[in-house]
Amino acid sequence: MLDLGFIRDNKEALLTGLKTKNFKEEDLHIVDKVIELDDQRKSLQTTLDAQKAESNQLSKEIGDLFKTGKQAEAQSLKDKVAGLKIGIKEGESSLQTIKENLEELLLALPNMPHPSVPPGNSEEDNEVFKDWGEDLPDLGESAKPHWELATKYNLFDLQLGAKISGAGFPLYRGKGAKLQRALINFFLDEAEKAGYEEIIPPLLVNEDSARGTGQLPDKEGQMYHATADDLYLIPTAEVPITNIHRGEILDEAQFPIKLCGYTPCFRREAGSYGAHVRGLNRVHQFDKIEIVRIEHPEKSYAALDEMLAHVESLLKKLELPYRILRLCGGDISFASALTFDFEIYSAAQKRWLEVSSVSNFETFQSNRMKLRFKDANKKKHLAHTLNGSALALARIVAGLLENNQTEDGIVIPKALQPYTRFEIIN
RNA sequence: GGAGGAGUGGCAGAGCUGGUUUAAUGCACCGGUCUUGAAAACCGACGUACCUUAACGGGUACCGGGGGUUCGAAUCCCUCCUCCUCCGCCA
Repeated sequence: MLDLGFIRDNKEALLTGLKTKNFKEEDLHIVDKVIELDDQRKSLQTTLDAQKAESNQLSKEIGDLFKTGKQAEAQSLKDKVAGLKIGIKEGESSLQTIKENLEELLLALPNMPHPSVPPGNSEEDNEVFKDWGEDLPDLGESAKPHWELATKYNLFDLQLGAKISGAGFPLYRGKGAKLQRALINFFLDEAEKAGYEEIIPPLLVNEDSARGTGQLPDKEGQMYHATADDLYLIPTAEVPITNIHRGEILDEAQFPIKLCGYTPCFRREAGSYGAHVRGLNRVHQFDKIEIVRIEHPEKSYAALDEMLAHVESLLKKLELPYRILRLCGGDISFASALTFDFEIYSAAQKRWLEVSSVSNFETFQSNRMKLRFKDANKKKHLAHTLNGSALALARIVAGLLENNQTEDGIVIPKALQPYTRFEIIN
């Protein structure tokens, strides 16, 4: 959620930013409407406060009159206050309505994109920020996609998952399961080395948390909802971990806050079916290690660079061909100011698979969460929040299986062998 | 799931038979006096949000959340949430 003060002070820049983000032309008037409603709110508040001040004053006098036994005078004042109260009640009711409308409009405005975000409408327009410098691996026509390799080596079973739950819920087994566990431990250890505190968060979150990071109301249909208890299955560890500090006023000295956590992630992925979603390419449940940072506004972009370097180091250690994209205005998420995606090359499918998304949300999430900090002068400011996948497992597994297939079996990268405790899957 | 108890400012903790509470008091934190320096002692300041003001300041709301009674609610009523104790169930 954008800050009202910011909107008032930067209206033109915001309108330009919203256009970059492909915000609907016909909805741009929301910005003016927000300012208008805020004006109404202020003016009504002023009137209302004055009325309440008078009512409070009279009530005190009534108390004094009762004590001194002047019943008749007290009664006449009581009537006067009763009249005042009618107006106050009406005023409070309209103020409430204005505030609700204002809040609704503010929630409808996406974050303003960083100046470096390229214009564009779709993923086609994303900027290749760092390309894979070498030749892409060519495994020839005999290369098998990961779902065929899985069957050959008995690594995971989608049909069994479908029998137990439904399509898109993979069941891993044998060395496939061990590979998952090895990757989780590897990623967590690497995050720890980079200074992130490990968190095991709840996997179901309440409405406040989902709103705090921006999943509600924008992406309601994408989360599984346990309606009996009104809890949401997390689509990413970003939600519970970022919300750890919701509603807090931090001390500046607490920065940087660096957290990481492994969780399964649940996504309904409603409506996405087709040729590109086979195997592990797109599933309803997958495992992910997430890194989250809460930062001083002046240091958040340096933090973003660090996070990119961290994710890049993981892919290097796994010896996977990768590239980094800077997402264009049309592809960047509602809440993000700047996002870099990491993609690995799947040599058997001959396509790039997204395995990480690293974003700076600036104050967008923290304003929703009222996550602030005090500076040296004890002034309060909104903090910046960032997060990134480091990394998302299902597609990493797909890439590893495909790229490392040989006639003898699937070779495990050296960095991962201490974790799998086997060097080859055959 | 059942019964009972409790949620007050960073922490502890009064108030809870409604009106000198503009929330006592202690601790912590901050500023000052004293001191070579520190401690102690003493003095002062010390919550959040919003409105208003050029500023000093003034005002409104907030005692877990929401609603109600009343001229007036931390205090009474309803409801929800959370925590504690006991019972039941359970990995």
